[in-house]
Amino acid sequence: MKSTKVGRPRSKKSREAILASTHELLNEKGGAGLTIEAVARRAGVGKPTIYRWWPSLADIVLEVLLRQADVEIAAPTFKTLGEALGQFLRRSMQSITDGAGAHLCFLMAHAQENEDFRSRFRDNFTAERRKVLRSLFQKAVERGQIDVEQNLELLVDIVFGAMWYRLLLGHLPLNESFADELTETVLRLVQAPVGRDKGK
Amino acid sequence: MKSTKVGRPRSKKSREAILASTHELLNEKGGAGLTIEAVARRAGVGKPTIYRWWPSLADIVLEVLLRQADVEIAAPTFKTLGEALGQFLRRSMQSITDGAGAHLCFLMAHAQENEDFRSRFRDNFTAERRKVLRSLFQKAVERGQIDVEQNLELLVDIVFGAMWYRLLLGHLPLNESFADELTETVLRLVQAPVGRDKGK
DNA sequence: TAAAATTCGTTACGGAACGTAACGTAAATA
DNA sequence: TATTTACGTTACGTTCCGTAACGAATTTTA
Repeated sequence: MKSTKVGRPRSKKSREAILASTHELLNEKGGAGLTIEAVARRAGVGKPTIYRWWPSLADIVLEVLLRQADVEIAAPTFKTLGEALGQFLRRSMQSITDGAGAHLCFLMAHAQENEDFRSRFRDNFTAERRKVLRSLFQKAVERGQIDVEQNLELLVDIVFGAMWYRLLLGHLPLNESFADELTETVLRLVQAPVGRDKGK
Repeated sequence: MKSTKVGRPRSKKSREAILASTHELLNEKGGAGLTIEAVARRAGVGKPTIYRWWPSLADIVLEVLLRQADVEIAAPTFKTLGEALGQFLRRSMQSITDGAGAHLCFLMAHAQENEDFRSRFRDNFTAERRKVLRSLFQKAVERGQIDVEQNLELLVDIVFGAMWYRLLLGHLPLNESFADELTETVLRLVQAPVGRDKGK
């Protein structure tokens, strides 16, 4: 079923060149030097072509991130919550230190400066990531491995929050031992009984 | 002991006008519209005067934040960890929803775009905040209210991480019930026994 | 009182990046 | 072949940056 549209088709080749150039520039010079004009130059593409495909620079970076994330994410096979969570966090740390960290920082920064983009970032990236982690906890609940009364949304906030906080602030490294400590701590948390009384 | 410097003294009045204008603009138009030129215009001040006092716009916002934070913070009087933590978090949420949220988002965004500023932000703000929370946990350890084996740094990351994550992403509100839930969850965590075996 | 030093606000500048418009060319359909 | 649409290039006006140059203002020193 061929498209019935007339006129010159939009160049997938240019599109790919833009994404590749964005990825390269971000890795080489970091987020500070990344601009639309620099991307256009390296990709050998006109600025209007860029704006035809994406509404902002951050949206390009978001697509770059989504592509490489799709490859790596895929919810881990589930045996124990500890195993699944540990694997999930170690993989996350790995992809961050392998380069995705710069992408993430850039995106979160621009989400603060552009309300519309923040929504897209939430809907297309963080919401998906949250879904994966939440389903991990959910399965643990169904199998009776953790208490039903847990506030899963808060658990997800705690796990991703600790990661993002370290990433954005850079006061401590995001390495494997952080993944392990965080896993261990969350396990301890979910296995503690939920207090019914709002105990002082 | 008077200063022995010759020449016209630097204008404290201009300095205050700059800080006040920055605060106003941030509250009125948000971080997106905040620029050096806009601050200079409103404050009735030349740009060179601004650069004489601060190295960047973010540093002005940081000082604005530090001023109003000094008033509010002061470690809460300590009875129970639950009380202290609850009070600390409720106050933090309050000041965020009262306006400091915009400042914080602006600062974290610019910390991603300016490596030097990120260090100053860490040293002058987040490190101080971390110190307060850490000392809260530390006192609880000393009084035997929580297990000595807890990783306090990680606890601090978890608490501030969850707050920052919600603030920056905006997927859920930073209200009093969030403060209470977070308090309750952390309490449950620190009162659970630390597993000595790396139990799968 | 005069001289020197320093900051003040104003104006102006060169540069970078933004987002868009205009153009002739290229590549598809009708 | 005519039409339609996207292409890359060039160019434009705008905004903001960070700094320089200036005369006026305000202080200490001589």
